[in-house]
Amino acid sequence: MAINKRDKFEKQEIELADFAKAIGHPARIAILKVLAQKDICICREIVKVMPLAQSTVSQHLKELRKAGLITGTIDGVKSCYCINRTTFNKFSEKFNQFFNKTKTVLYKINCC
Amino acid sequence: MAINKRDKFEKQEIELADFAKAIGHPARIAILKVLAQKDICICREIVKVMPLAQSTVSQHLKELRKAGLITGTIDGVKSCYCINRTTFNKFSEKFNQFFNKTKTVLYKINCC
DNA sequence: AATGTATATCGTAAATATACGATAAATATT
DNA sequence: AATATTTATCGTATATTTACGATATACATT
Repeated sequence: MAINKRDKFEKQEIELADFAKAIGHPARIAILKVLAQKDICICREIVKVMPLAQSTVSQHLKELRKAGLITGTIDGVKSCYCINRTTFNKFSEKFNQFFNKTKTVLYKINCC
Repeated sequence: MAINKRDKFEKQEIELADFAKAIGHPARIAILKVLAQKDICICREIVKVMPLAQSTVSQHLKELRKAGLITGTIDGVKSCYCINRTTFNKFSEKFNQFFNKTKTVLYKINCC
């Protein structure tokens, strides 16, 4: 009954799944898009363009921060959030590797 | 509370988030790896190499099928599962686009 | 026909995620 | 100093996910 089997999987599988999970909610995709594409980084501005309560946005920001995808720095009363390029690049690379490896191997074997 | 705000987001955001969520569990990454890299496609074989009960594996297979990432065909008593190349390619492409777009725009602006 | 095998689904328990309002803390403005 | 603004966190309700065993169904084997 909902026992956690997390550590029965390979490190790479857990890592990839965790990253996928971090972006596995439309709000978090939307936040990343806002941070990248618009001239917005102050929390209040993010909240303004999001169809969610402030506390909920804060929670999603926390998730993204936990995954290392964004960094948050306090500037007076305001909080400034930015995409963490290093982590973002690292993980986009890992995803690419996973996709490419899967595609390459699939090209060889073919059972159904 | 826990009201569903899903339809307040853009279609592309929902689509991307759903795909991410589909691979947002180590078991599902592991299943995809098994299907791609090993000569395995029969459900029983997948269950054998997975640290989970048969019913749980079946549930994860259902999730992957729901996302369109795999197809399942019945062959006698056995069920054969395979990666759906079309969907897999389509989504790996969408992910790439998202990552690349984000990176490109990030290259231009820089606030923190 | 009886028994075994494979697998999806049901029921259910527990854990986690999602969402909100209220509040606290810290800074900014009047 | 009093008030307003910004934001993280707490408490909480509800929804969803994860996991299992039991069971049902369908085919295979004896």
